Amino acid sequence: MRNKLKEAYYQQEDVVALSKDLLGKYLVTNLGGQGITSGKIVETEAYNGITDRASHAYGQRLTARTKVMYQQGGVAYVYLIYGIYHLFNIITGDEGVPTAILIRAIEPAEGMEVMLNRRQMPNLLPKLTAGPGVLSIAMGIDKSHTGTSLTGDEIWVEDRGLYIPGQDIISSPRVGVGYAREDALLPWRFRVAGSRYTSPAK
DNA sequence: CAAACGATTTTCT
DNA sequence: GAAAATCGTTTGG
Repeated sequence: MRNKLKEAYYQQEDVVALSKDLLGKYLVTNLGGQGITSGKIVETEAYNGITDRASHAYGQRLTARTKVMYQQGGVAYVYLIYGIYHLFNIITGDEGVPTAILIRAIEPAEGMEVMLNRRQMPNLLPKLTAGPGVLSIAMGIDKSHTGTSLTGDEIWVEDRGLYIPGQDIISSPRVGVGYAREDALLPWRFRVAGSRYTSPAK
């Protein structure tokens, strides 16, 4: 029995708290008739819309690309970066509040062969789903899924009763603290301690 | 209408 | 550890 997260879950206001709560949940896709693929979320990053300089919606910016971020929580936002990789985000908050959570890494759970096939890798290695760009490939997600509801039957998140205690959650600032500005000090990147599927701890 | 850039990953040195 | 790959979106003229 699937315990799919409901719309109300995504509409909480505190995107930072939500980012931490998503750790240990399972991201599931059922796309392209290739069967179910899923993985445990082990790394997330919060994007707090209008106050976050790194966010696409900083300063209430509204463009054709970012307008989906202003929808009410519970839809997918998939963005093509560097012309190569698709980044999967979860839109949160109420309508008009452009907060989002970037899923940075998962641990493969179901549909291993399908994911290996999508990534064209012969064996399971941590890098199969370690990183926002590659996990999208493994899960079969691309930018055509922007705006897809996370309460539908294509992409969703499950609660399997796994709880990650706060002491096992590592919050870190964004990369490049040395030459980044004050905005980079925001500790809004979260990962599960000890997982081999996240970026190595520093 | 044209130019620059980016929430990354891979590959080569 | 550093640099290239690559194209849609955004910004400027």
